[in-house]
Amino acid sequence: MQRATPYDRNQALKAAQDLFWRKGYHATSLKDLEAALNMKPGSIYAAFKSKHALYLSCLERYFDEAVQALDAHLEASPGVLDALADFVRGFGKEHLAGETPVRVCMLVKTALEATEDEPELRDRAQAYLLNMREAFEACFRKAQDTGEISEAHDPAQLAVNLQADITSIRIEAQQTGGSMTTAWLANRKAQDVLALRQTAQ
Amino acid sequence: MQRATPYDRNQALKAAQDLFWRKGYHATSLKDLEAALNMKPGSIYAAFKSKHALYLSCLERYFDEAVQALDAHLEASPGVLDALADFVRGFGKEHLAGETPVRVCMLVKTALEATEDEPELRDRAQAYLLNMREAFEACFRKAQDTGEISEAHDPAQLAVNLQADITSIRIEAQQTGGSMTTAWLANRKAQDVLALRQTAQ
DNA sequence: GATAAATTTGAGCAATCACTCAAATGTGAG
DNA sequence: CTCACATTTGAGTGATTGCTCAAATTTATC
Repeated sequence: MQRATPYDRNQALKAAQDLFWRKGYHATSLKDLEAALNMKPGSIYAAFKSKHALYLSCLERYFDEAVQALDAHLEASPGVLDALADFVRGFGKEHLAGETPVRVCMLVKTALEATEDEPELRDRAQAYLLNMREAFEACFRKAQDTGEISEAHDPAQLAVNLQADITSIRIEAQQTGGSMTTAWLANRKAQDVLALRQTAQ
Repeated sequence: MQRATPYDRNQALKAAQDLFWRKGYHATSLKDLEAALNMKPGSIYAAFKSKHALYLSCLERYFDEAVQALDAHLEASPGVLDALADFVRGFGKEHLAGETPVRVCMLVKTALEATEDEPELRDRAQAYLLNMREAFEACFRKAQDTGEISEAHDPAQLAVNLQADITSIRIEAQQTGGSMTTAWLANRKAQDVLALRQTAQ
């Protein structure tokens, strides 16, 4: 009885996510989504319920990917600080053909665009951002446990600062398309992270 | 013959600016503008030509105010670095009743929201942002002339960094409504500015 | 092949969008 | 007051919005 799903849900979500990410919630029309997903309105509503719900699904997907990206960096480097610095520097990379260009975090864009008219979008985006912040905080706490940074630092505040820096790098990157300036800014902020390392106490 | 303008153009622009700033370009409908400006559609179009043109006028007004705010800080402090640090700290202030809350810069919001569909909005916002950046650059250059900071620094890069820091503070401020965390972040970034001061050479 | 259930289709819905314009209103000059 | 003109009005424009649903299509099971 069960019929195999004929559309690739993950691929459709990815296309929708990219479109929403680029154009924002309001500027993306269902016509745009129909074209991007190659689905007719009826199918979209059967699969995703509404434009609003589809956006939320895309946000969740985006968040999951963001967490994965951070984890990948943490596993790739032996030290936490090195991993974070490398993570930061990555947002300053020049945009190469074929790659997804560095853009402003979709969670930030959502939190800025969604006002009192769409409180759910704003709240969800802010909740995800808080999750990311807590992940950063955990990193700094771990760096304290391993002795990489001093106990005098407040991991929560370091996390706030790191998240702020990453956001501003990505804004610069998006507006210039990844310029020399962006790379310099990312490098500077990465060095701020590395500067936390205490010298063998 | 000339009839006195019965609506206050500046006041109408201010109301429109505030509305656009809060809701963004796409989410603001003409109905919203009619209510905020207390004008009927015909009057709005006679006075401002179109929603698009009105938005551009608001952007210009916003930019002028931003320049004035920076100048005011520069005149209030004897040293350039003190003025800039104070300027930065100002964005971390808690939101008090009756005051306009600290929000993300309208130029940044515009540059992020406007995509390839409204290139003029994006380009104008980016041009204004570049103007602001050059104003910061001039500040650092002046600080070099007065000997406040070392000649080894690149004023252009310092300006990029300062603009990035202010942007991230304002994002944090908007999302939390001006919290203790925001104040801490603003203070940290302000100290980064003051740390540029060279010790009497 | 026949049947039934799952899925897709796309014309078309009411509502809203940015916007127009002929008529009403207000104003200063004579 | 009367006239001439600048300004405001708001019902109404065609286009587009997010969305619905009866009909057509596709698939799995027998």
